[in-house]
Amino acid sequence: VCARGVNIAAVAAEAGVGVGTVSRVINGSAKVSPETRARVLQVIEALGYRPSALASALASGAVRAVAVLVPYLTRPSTVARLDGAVAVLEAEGYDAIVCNIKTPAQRDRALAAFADTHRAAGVLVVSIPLSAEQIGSITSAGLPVVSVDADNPGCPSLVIDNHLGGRLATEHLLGLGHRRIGFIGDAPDAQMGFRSTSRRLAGFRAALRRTPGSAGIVVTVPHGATEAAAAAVEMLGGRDPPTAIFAASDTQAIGVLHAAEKLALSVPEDLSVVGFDDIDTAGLLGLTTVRQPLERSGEQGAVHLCRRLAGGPPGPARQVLPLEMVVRSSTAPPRRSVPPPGRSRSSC
Amino acid sequence: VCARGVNIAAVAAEAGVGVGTVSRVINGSAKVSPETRARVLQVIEALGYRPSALASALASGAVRAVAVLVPYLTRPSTVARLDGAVAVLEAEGYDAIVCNIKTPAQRDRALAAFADTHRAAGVLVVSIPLSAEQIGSITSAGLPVVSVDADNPGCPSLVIDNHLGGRLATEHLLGLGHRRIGFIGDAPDAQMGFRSTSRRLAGFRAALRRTPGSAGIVVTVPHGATEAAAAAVEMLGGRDPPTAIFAASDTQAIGVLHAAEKLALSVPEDLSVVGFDDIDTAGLLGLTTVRQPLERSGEQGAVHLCRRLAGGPPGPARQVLPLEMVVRSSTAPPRRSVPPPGRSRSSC
DNA sequence: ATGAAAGCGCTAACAG
DNA sequence: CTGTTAGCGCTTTCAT
Repeated sequence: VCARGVNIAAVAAEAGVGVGTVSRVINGSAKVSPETRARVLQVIEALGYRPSALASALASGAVRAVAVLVPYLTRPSTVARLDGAVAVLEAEGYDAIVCNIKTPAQRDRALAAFADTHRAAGVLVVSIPLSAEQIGSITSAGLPVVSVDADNPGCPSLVIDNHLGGRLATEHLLGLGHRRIGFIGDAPDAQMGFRSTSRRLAGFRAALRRTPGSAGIVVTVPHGATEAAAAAVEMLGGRDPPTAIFAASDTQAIGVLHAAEKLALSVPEDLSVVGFDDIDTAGLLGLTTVRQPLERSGEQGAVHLCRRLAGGPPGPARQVLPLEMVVRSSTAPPRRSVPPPGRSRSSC
Repeated sequence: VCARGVNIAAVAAEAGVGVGTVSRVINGSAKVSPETRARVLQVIEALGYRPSALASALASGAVRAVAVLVPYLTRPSTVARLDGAVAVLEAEGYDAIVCNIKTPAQRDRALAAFADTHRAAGVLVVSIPLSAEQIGSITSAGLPVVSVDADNPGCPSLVIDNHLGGRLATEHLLGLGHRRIGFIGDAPDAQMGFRSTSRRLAGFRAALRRTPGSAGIVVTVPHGATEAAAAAVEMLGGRDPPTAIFAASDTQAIGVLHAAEKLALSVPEDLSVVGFDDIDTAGLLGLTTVRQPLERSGEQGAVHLCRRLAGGPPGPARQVLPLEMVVRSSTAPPRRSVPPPGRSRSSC
């Protein structure tokens, strides 16, 4: 069955009806008699006819595609979000045009590319900070925008409370009795302006501030397990090293775990480690972490966008997704320290 | 600057020229006088005009989008390939429509969706086995197809020699002196028909067959580090356990590494582990593995497809990408065994 | 070099 | 219910 050159006119002619009727059959318009519909359907089948999504989109002004902008496609957290978004978009009948954004130039190009070119009906922004002007450049072209994991002005945003997350992790460690705690996070990046690390760090500091006698050691490095491992080695090799390290992402926490192994420090006995995200491998490694709903954030963002595309109500401008402290086996009370309040503990 | 309602006609009118001329300017047609071009360009700028990719595609019959079909989007190897493909497609000016294929139903739906609907100019199939009929359903609609990591009939395919890969890993282990070697790979899947594991297993067996006194213990489980870890625990807990395990993917090797840790077996002293792929974390973990060019396979596949889309020559129907044994710290001679030929070794 | 006009394949409004 | 017709916004001959 070859469908080359088979268009709606050919179907109409073959079925002995008008193109309008064929169009109605395709789009499930109710105003078609059952028998006509049956005949048209049969001809469509016989000719192997497939409507051109392009022509349909042009004529109706409704493109069934959505642009998904993600930073650093290969990061586990990004992939999880993308996975969720793509699944929903597929279910809703939208093509997902994914753009991997690694530089401001790519970001700006993508933004410009989708404003007004009729390639996508809407834009889902994942983890990319954008200014009101940038969002505006899209929305003013008539495309709805929804942001996930970024608190962007001018569009609905699904976010988490990073400050709270930083506090949760730190309080868990403080609760176990740790008083010298390291923080390893992403180096502030002037390029794209990611802000998650700094907020988690603020939460970390806030928690320490409330706990007399506690101290933090902060290091920020470029993202990556290897980089984090190097930072941890340095931190743990210094004098008066921390008894616990909070890493701003699981990827970095994995680096810390690896550093500990290299230094022959056992986790959690000699060093407690807390991560952030709860990516798949965190469970396998027994990593204690602050879980955020990664896949679900992508799903929800896509759902939100689809709803707007379908002409639904705007929905909440800002939605905060829940965080959950997941305690596994990478954290424990420090070897020698004040026992955690509420538990008795003999000295060793 | 709002571009709503600004179409090529508006630009033409404002510039006092015909739409044809504007079109020529946009597409860089040489047949436009410099001054006319300048004026048109200026009006375009002033009006904030952006050509509709949709209309352009419909009129010219050339869509600037490519469908990328990937299985299990979240797997590291898939993501690496996707990353490479998306980068090339972006550079070549194509939108990447990514479809995550997890079931035969999704696969078939995607295949049908892109055949003839004018949504994509071509299809890049990543790691998905397809029949000649399935490939044909796309190509007969006029869309070129290129496969990556799948030896699909009827379209150019970029593959690796999985049998060789299995042999390389096994021979490395045999060379170190191992004689009882475990194999942990994906359970044969009737659903999608992936074949990599079985070929690697065949290579494994071939290598053992050639080595008198060697024996293999084969287990296949559903894909995943956790599943592989469980399989490894069982395998190592049995009587006469292997001194080395070859996992059919790094993800599974990581599971084995974890199992070893749980069982208090040190790697590589008590157990050698070899993986396959060389994903990012393999390096961090010091995993010995068979490296295949993941990102590059995606790149090359996209390049190949773009070339065909640009009307270039068909290129080779089948291209075998190189494999490389990457020896790190997860493999060593077994504790008690015949010393590897060629090296002398005192007993311990 | 440039304007005019005929589509690309479909949708939607309008008669009947 | 259904045929007809006018576009959607752009590309592309074909004259000029």
